[in-house]
Amino acid sequence: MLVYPHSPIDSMAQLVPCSAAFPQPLMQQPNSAAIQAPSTLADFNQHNGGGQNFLEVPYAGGQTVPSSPTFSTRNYSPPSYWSDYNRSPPMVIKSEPLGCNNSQTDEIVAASSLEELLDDYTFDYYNDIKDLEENNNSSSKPITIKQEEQQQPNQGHALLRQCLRPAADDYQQRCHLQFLNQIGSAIAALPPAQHQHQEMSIKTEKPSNAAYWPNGNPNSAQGLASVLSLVMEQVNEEVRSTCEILGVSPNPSQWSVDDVRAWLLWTSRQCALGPIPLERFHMEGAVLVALTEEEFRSRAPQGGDTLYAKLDIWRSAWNQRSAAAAAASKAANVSTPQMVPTIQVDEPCTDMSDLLACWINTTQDLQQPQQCSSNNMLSAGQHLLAVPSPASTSSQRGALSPYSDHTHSGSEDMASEMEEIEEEEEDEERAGSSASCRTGQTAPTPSPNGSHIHLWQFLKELLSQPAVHGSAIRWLDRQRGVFKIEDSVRVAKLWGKRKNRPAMNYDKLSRSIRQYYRKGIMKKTERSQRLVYQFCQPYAL
DNA sequence: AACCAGGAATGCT
DNA sequence: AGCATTCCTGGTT
Repeated sequence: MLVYPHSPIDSMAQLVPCSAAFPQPLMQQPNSAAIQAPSTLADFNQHNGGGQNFLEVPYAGGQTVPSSPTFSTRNYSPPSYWSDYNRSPPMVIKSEPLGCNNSQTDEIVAASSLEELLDDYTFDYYNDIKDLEENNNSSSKPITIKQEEQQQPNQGHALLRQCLRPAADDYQQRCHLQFLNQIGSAIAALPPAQHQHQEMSIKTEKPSNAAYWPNGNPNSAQGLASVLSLVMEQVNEEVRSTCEILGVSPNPSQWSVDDVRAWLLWTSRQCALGPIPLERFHMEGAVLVALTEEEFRSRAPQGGDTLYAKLDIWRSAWNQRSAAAAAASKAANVSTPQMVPTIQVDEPCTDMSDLLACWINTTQDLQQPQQCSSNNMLSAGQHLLAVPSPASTSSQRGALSPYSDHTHSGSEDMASEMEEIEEEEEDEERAGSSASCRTGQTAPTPSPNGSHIHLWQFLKELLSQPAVHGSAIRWLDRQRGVFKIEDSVRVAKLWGKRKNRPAMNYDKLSRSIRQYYRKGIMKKTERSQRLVYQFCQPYAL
């Protein structure tokens, strides 16, 4: 576990035994030793097997990669990187080195390259390690890495834990000590892959401030659910962002040979797996997903199991998306004309919320653990998928989180999402006018699916997707919770769409925001600026 | 004109 | 009851 000096996490580490907070595998990469970073891209390629099978990205202007003595092997989350309001969302679409033809080399949408992204991560790794080392030397802050390395209470789900880590960190800060134990216990309670039918138990502690919890008391399963759904959201966000970076489909089965290669490279780099014998993975995605874990290991003795686990997460995420899309489609078919469900494509994907529901079921009813006691979370989710029940699924989803109270089409490629957003907006406009005609003087009845989310949660949801909504709303000072609505009309439209309120406008939306002043959810900014608002601290995190 | 601020009534869950 | 919506008046940029 990397404990950051001078951070809230550090102070918590002094209070909570790290093994209780997070099991070791969550924080530690399989190959945890810091390795020498290549100073140039050519070095990197050579370092990883001579270049022909590895990434060859022409660095802008022939520059070399900024030199860093070391970079840690810790997985870095692209979403957290993107959420920095100062940076343009990196959107690298299949540039030439990933196996495309020359005509595609100009398909870089934003001013960033895959290699630049990797280097930014590398730079951050370097700073992390440097800080760590400095504080180790000064011994002013206790670093608990050694202790953690010795304690490995649960080796299963290492990859999933890595994925959960960024969100967990967020909640460490948000909820201080208490939730750390909750998530840590929940993850610790995951049964190892080898142990089937092991019951999970999630220990909870009463939080110090219920206002942190969007869905009520975190001591309840529902409160935990709302938080865990965010964690799952993080997993999906990682998939989504990787799709954008690599320009691959979220469905691994659709990957081409080049897609497979790009994903392997990316994943091996992210997880610091070392050289991957790509020639042994010269196959399409459909073949790749059919490989067993043993085959992965045999083809890539170093990191094959990690790759398999990572791919398993992708596969499960995609299965969840498909199930969500099917459920949404089915719901649309049975709905009345007056109650047209809103199928949203521009909202965060909560595809793995069924996995979460599995956790929640466990906490709510330990008398029926069999539904969730399969050998691991992923298979648990697949188990749920095998029995698709739109009613139960939607009810579970609705209870999980305000972020997951909507349906999701989920069956589209990431590359076409933006187009669909625009199309949906047009549809929304048409639907709005027709709804007005339908309902006459009566205000439209909000869809139950979209009526539970709070405005402040919705705004944070938009803020968490700068790549999609950055032109409409963005952070000005994320730490202090200051954000600006750049396009008031669009934000109001999105809010109206979510709440199925076609008549929503910014005037009404801003009135709702102003209600938050009295409730302590938001506050007026120090310097009054138009369209600039600020979350109060607990809500800003 | 667009936005800000807040009171009041109303509807929904 | 709590929250959001709707409508309103008046002020500010």
